[in-house]
Amino acid sequence: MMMKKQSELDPPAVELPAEAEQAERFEKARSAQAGAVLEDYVELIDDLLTSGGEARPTDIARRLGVSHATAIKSIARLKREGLATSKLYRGVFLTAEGQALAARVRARHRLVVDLLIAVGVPPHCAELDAEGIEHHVSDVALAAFSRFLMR
Amino acid sequence: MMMKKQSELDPPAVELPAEAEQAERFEKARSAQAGAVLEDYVELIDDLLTSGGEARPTDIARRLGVSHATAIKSIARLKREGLATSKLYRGVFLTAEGQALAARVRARHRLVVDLLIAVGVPPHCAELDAEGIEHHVSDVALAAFSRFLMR
DNA sequence: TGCATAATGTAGCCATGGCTACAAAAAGGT
DNA sequence: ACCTTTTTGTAGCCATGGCTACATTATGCA
Repeated sequence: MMMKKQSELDPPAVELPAEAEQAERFEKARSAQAGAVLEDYVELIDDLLTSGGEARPTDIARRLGVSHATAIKSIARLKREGLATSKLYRGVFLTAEGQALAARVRARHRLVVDLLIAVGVPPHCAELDAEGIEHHVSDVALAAFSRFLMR
Repeated sequence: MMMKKQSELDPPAVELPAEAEQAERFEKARSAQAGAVLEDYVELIDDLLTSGGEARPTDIARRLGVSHATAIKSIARLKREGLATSKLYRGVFLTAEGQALAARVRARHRLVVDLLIAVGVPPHCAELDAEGIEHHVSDVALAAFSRFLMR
């Protein structure tokens, strides 16, 4: 045995979380991030279908602020993952699974925005920040948000 | 003029944000995400230096739950961006800029955790979720959090 | 009918952030 | 002093999600 780890040499002067627990936290955040793009697309497509009836790649790209090529690649991924369908030049549609995801994502989005506003964040800012935050809010936290808002 | 956009054909049945505004939101979330990894590394390195005195690539990798090769690549990026320094086999250190970033990140992290707890999220869950959320909380929202906690 | 234009799709490039596998250097124990 | 083990570093692969540039298909108008 050699090169003992620092943590075995002297007890830390400042409290740090256990190694494994901390790694778990970061892993969770990374996996949440991995699904974020899919969630954004699914939510937006559902919005477009609900509000206007059509979700075309170009519209999606404009709304997300990316090039149409990027949007098309991501839509291909949605199809691969069984969340959406599309035929050539016929727009994008959601599968049952995609619709279910969209519903969950939208509910979560609203809750996050409402909570931010409830604690004093200006509405416009709440909308801005929620876009990034929502993907990282667990069900347990969501339940707490809901309880807090009903108080 | 041909192939009119849907939005010009019929007024939407459901309210949707303006195109440009929505794109802006997503762009902001994406750029926040781009810096997230750097922030995590800087915060962790600062924690390790403060608590134990050493921030070695292997420790960093274990704490983040990634391979040491991944950690070393990210550390190289930190150096490229002027946030950290390191010499062969001598551990990692933060530049003044890196330390300033670490301080900001840590303060933000604490505020986010405290707010989550204040609205009823269980402490352990608050820690978990904060890891992903913190990178997307704007200064305006942080100020609101701070005000709320002092109520 | 035909043609210009918008929309769609394809190909190929780049950076990031994961990984494994291999190579080299430092540290400890004997 | 030597040998083993850890740590560190390098190389190369993959998927993602950006992009630009080019090709193709619909569409609407004249």
